[in-house]
Amino acid sequence: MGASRAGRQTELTPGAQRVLQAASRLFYERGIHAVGVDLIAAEAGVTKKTLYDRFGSKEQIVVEYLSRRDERWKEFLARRLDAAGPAPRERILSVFDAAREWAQDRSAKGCAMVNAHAEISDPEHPAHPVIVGQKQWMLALFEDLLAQAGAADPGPAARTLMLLHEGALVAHGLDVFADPVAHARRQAEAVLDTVLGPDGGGLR
Amino acid sequence: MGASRAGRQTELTPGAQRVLQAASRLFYERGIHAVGVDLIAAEAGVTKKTLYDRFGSKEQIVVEYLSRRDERWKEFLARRLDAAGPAPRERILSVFDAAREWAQDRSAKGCAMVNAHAEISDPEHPAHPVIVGQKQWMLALFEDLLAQAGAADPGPAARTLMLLHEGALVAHGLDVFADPVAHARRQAEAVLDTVLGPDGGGLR
DNA sequence: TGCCCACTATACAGATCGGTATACTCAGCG
DNA sequence: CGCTGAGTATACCGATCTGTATAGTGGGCA
Repeated sequence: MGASRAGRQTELTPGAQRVLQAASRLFYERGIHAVGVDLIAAEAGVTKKTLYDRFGSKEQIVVEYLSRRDERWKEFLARRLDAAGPAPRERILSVFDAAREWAQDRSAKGCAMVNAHAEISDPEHPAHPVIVGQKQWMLALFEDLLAQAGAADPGPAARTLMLLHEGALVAHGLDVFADPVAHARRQAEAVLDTVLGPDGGGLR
Repeated sequence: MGASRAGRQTELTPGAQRVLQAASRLFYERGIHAVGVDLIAAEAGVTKKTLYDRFGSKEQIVVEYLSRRDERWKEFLARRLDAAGPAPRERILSVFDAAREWAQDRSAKGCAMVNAHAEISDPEHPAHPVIVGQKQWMLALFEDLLAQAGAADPGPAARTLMLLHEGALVAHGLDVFADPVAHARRQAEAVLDTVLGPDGGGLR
């Protein structure tokens, strides 16, 4: 049910949209605990009454923030995978291309899920499955893509791609060296060369 | 100058040591912003007066927490590097062995520096150089070790080892799959095979 | 003996936290 | 006209935040 790509955004009242937009920016830039609901309401041009009428609690805003960010990343990635064409090797590398662009203009401070996990200790927190779920989804995606590329045992290679991907996001967030996601993509190529053969999956 | 491995810990009064110990545990397990000074003092069996007499501010406790953790990791790593012997290849791999043990019994929630960075937005925060400094130190360490192993161009390989290392810590903290640091070590071996040759650096 | 240091106990200040309450405006719509 | 949904403005709740103040205890040391 619903307008697929338009998403649930349109279900929100204008004020609620501004609340979520402001909260998402503030949570990512300053951290979840460092941002109070008064600031969110002020930045959204909304009173706390409206904020609580729409979301009920700060915790729920956090869940919406992470869920929607997860959703937007998956949609962004899906478009890039479509654009990459059918060649399995290129599809895998397009994940890193997508991550690079995403990191450059939406993730200057690293992965929002990893950062949120640093602040949410309680595994019972409703945001916890969203965070862990995205990482497991990414691992499963790498496994699927590798299997489609003809890898005999996609598990280990998928885990390697996972490490390169996560490591690159951290290095990008802390600005350890220039363009770490591009470096991760080059290493992913080497992994694919080993697993699939130098032209495996690509031109077969 | 001073008692090298004994560290600055002995310079602290008994109460101050307990404060720092309690704060370090709480900051790591629950996050920095989620922990107040009242809780720290209570857990340390100390009054807030003592806490402020010794440290002056919560911010300073945060700086001490990260600095000392950084210091302990470097000391731990130095001992593992010594124990690894002179063979450059084994020395590089011993970094991952050290990281594995460190992660298993002191970093169940991922890298403390990365987690702290998620909460500290201000680059002017006195803890910021400690965080970024450790990552740059690790990158420089990989470069040094690779150069000692005879790598012609240690830069790119060092960055790859960095991505594997950071990615493994994240995967470990989020429990994405089992024993990611061991997996990172195996991939590091493959990197060394490529850069140094299958027995390069090791037996020469 | 007398001093100093580390520490305890208690209370409080000023600000901010998440969350709630009352009362009002205003546009769209049947 | 009158209703409803969305939002505004303001005031308040109890709790907690960082940080400070006053007063007192007890051991080591010269």
